[in-house]
Amino acid sequence: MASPALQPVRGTRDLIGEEHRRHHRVIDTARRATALYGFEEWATPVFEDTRVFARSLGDTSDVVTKEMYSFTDRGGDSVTLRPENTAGICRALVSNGLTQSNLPRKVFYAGPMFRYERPQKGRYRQFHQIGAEILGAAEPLADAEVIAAGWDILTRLGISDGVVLEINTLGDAESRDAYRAALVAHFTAHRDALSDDSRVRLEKNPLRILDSKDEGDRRIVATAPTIEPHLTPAAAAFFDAVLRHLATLGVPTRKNPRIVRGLDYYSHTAFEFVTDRLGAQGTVMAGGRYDGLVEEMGGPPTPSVGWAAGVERLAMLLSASPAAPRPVAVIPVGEAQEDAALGLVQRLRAAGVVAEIAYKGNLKRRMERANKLSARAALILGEAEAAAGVVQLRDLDAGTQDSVAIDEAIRRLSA
RNA sequence: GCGGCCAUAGCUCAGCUGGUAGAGCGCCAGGUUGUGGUCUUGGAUGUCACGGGUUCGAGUCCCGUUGGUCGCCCCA
Repeated sequence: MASPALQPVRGTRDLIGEEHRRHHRVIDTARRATALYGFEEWATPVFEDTRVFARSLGDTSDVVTKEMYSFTDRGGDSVTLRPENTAGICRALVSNGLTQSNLPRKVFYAGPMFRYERPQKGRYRQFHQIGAEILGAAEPLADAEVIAAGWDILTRLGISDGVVLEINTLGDAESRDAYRAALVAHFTAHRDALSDDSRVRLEKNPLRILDSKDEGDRRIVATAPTIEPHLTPAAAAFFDAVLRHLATLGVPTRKNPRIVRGLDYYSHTAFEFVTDRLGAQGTVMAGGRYDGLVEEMGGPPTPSVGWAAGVERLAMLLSASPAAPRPVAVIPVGEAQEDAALGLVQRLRAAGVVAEIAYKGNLKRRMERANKLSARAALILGEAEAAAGVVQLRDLDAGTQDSVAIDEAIRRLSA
């Protein structure tokens, strides 16, 4: 190497081979599962007007205040690499004039997100999320259905038994304001015993204290009021309905009054699918109801609910890594047979068989190549075979070999 | 943004209290000029992350930087 090798930018990584196959398995499974629930896939831009995020996520959230990749483009506009996709989906709903008809809309997405954070296990600066949103549905049936779709994906991925759904309600605006006041009163009374972090939270976002990992904080949290007595009758009924529907759908739930979401746009249902298998990054899929977000984007009131999941985290939970397909290797003996071999390899592909032709070397070289590709079979085509209209069909696992007609070889391999 | 640990061949790692680098795997070639995977023989490969310091001498000790990793914060 003449000059120092270039590294991927901190917090980014290349997805190659097995790693990419795991990601693909997660996304593909999610895509298929959500399609069964009627979700259609959207792709919104990877960067947006900075205001799309600043407005929606909340001015005090860490994501907005210190984790966004924002820059001024050559035209002088402030744009931001999306840190999440819900805001972009809502913006797209409004931009495309879809707020007036055909609601609710069920949207699935998958793609890279960007946050300037210190990388650690299951957390990268460029990471990937899948997500599902139901836009324009105020009914608890919608909450239950998106959550069920998420649970379905975890089940299809074979990782649902290590994951639990923790669920809570943040109530409507009235409930939330009342609860917030009660919490502030409680924590203010214990202000001196709170951690430094939590004293800051008390000013910025008191609900977050419920989430604190500090031991001293946890003692104070243990005696903190819960939201239930502060829920309006309507909000309480809503939560009950969501829980009932989830039970009907067979999604196991665990009520956790300490679940709060980090982004400001949530109300009513808040949930996290968590696991203890990923160290500090236990949340694998999370979301909730965001009834005011579309309005923030300049649309009409459009109650909505959804979730996002980290592809890296789901991929890490996969027990078996998906195997690469095993090709059939077509091997010409000598350059004179290369064109005949090329024709044969293309016929195999047309028949739906994964096929490769070894490019160079003598028979031994090309057989070694076939082995490296972990080919399941080799088709050896030499001068003698060409003259007879046959091919040597070698089973590379069994080590057995037959001389068969070309059509017969293709038939056997595509079976 | 804060803290712990780590950085030696393509990969996984060894290298004692400082004396100028090794293994396994992989790679290349031969044993076998129409047969891989097994076996066997031989071979190549390192600015010991980078920069500075201490020392007669640094992979080894010290400082800084970069990167990785785990945790805090935050979040998927």
